Formats: sequence, C-alpha cells, structure tokens
Amino acid sequence: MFSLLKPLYHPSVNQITVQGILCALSDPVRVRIFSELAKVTCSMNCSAFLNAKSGPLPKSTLSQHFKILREAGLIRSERKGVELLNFARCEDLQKRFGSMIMEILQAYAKEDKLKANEASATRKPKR
Amino acid sequence: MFSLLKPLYHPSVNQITVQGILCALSDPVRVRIFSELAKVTCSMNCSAFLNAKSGPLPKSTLSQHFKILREAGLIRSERKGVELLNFARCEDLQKRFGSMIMEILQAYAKEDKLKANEASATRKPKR
DNA sequence: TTCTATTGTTCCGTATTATTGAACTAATGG
DNA sequence: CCATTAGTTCAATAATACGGAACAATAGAA
Repeated sequence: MFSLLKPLYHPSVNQITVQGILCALSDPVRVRIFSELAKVTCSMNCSAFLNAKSGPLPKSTLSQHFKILREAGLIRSERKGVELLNFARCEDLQKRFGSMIMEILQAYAKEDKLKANEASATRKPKR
Repeated sequence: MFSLLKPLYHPSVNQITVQGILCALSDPVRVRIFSELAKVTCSMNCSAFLNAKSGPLPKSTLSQHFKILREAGLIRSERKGVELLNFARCEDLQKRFGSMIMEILQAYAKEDKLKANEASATRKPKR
C-alpha cells in the first residue's frame, strides 16, 4: 500500500548550505544525534534518543531536531512501517564539503575529552 | 589615562567552544565580517560594515555581531581611542581547531562562487 | 576649557524562533 | 476493529534577535 504520509523532504547535494549545516550542528542535542549516526553504518530511529544521558527529551522536541538535521542535509530518513530510520549522509557531505564535517565532529569529540579530563582532575586532585 | 570603559571580554584558547564557533559562523553577517578579518593581517573597526553590499546595517546590530564574534573567541578587539580595532584570532584558532575554521570559510567561499555561477548562467543562458 | 563630531554600547519595545505538552495521524499486530 | 507504537502538528509560552533612540567615552577644534 502507498504511504499516506507526506514525503520527507531531503535537499539534494547542491542544495545543502554551509549555514544550514553549521546552524544544525551548533545545538548539543543535534550534535549528539548526528555523531551517533555518523559513527555507525546502521540507522537509528528517532526515539532512540528519548532517554538521553542529559535527561529525557520530549518526542516533539526530538522530532523537530531530526527535521532540522534532515532539512539541513545531514541525515536521510526512511519510513519503515511506523518508524523512521535515520542515516548520516556521509558520502554526500564529503562530496560537498570534503573533511569539514568530520573536523567539526572531531573538534566536538576532543572538547568532550578535555572536559572529562578537567572533571576527573577536579574529583581526584594531585593524581 | 586609564580607560573608563569596562574591559572587553575575550575567552582564553581553552575556553573557546565548538558550539560557540559554529553558532557565530552560522550567521551570514558574522561570516562576512570574520572572513574579511581573516583574509587580511590588518584590523578593521566595527563601522567598516555599516554600509554592506546587502543593505546598510544599524550599528546596534553590528555591535551585537562583533560582541558575539569576540565572545566566541573568533576575533580580538582592542580599543584605539574612540574606535575598536578587530583582528581574527587565527593562531589561537588554529592551535585549538586545526584547519576546521579555514575549511568552514572555504566552504562558504565555494558556495558563494557556485551561487555566482548559477546567477550568471541564468542571466546569460546558452553561454 | 567647552563644544562638536565620531564610535560604539545600552536600553527597550517588537518580531522571530525554540520548546514542549496535548491532541492527532499512520502503521502494525492481536 | 482495537490497542499499541512512532512521529507529527498545534498552540501556548519562553527565549532570542533586531534595530531605533538615548547614552557614554574619546579626540579634536574653537
């Protein structure tokens, strides 16, 4: 049976904008989502982030975040029954932006590591 | 004579965050400002952008944009008499983020070039 | 000094955007 | 059908951005 839901909008490679990418990746929740998707080959549905480490997020909020990521061109979403499968558009992004996206993710990862170190140094000083 | 104005806040290298950088660079006005500053060694005062190509900008708006760039760690501002001299913090940024910032600027530049080509193709089709 | 022009900041009302609970739509399985 | 599940849409509220007007600080002229 044909889907009665309206199709999901995905920009073509050339429609992706730097501004859209940076705006999407300047939000911590979206960065976590995209990092997860970029790190694995497989997909992930939206509700996978309902119970995040930093507190649970309402699903209407998550829905918005996924939409922003999708319309920025960072992820591709496919309907699978009642749920959405989400993939990072790694190849498209590399074609369009070279290593920029990966550098951004690495910068975030490095920053997280720095913060973790500072935190542990505070907890156990002099060691 | 000592300045009566409150000192300008500048984050140290380690206080600069990826999120702050991306947020600052997801605005077209700030990208133009920062690109200009990054491209030249010299400085530039805030009013240099009062009459931009894309329409004049109020100075209260520009003041905000410069503040955001400064507090994100992208630029350094020094008081020189009544005006501010602004510099891109290229070395600090490279130390902290490697080539990420430059890749972002290049992506914007490439995008501008693409748009310019499309526009000229529309104006003079078949040539 | 006092006046004036220049540069940038602050204040504040308005406009835009983000968040999220509640109601809703589709698909799946009994 | 009915219940369940996954996401979306709507609407009220909160947070943020924009920009004009008033202000503050400096430099230079009178």
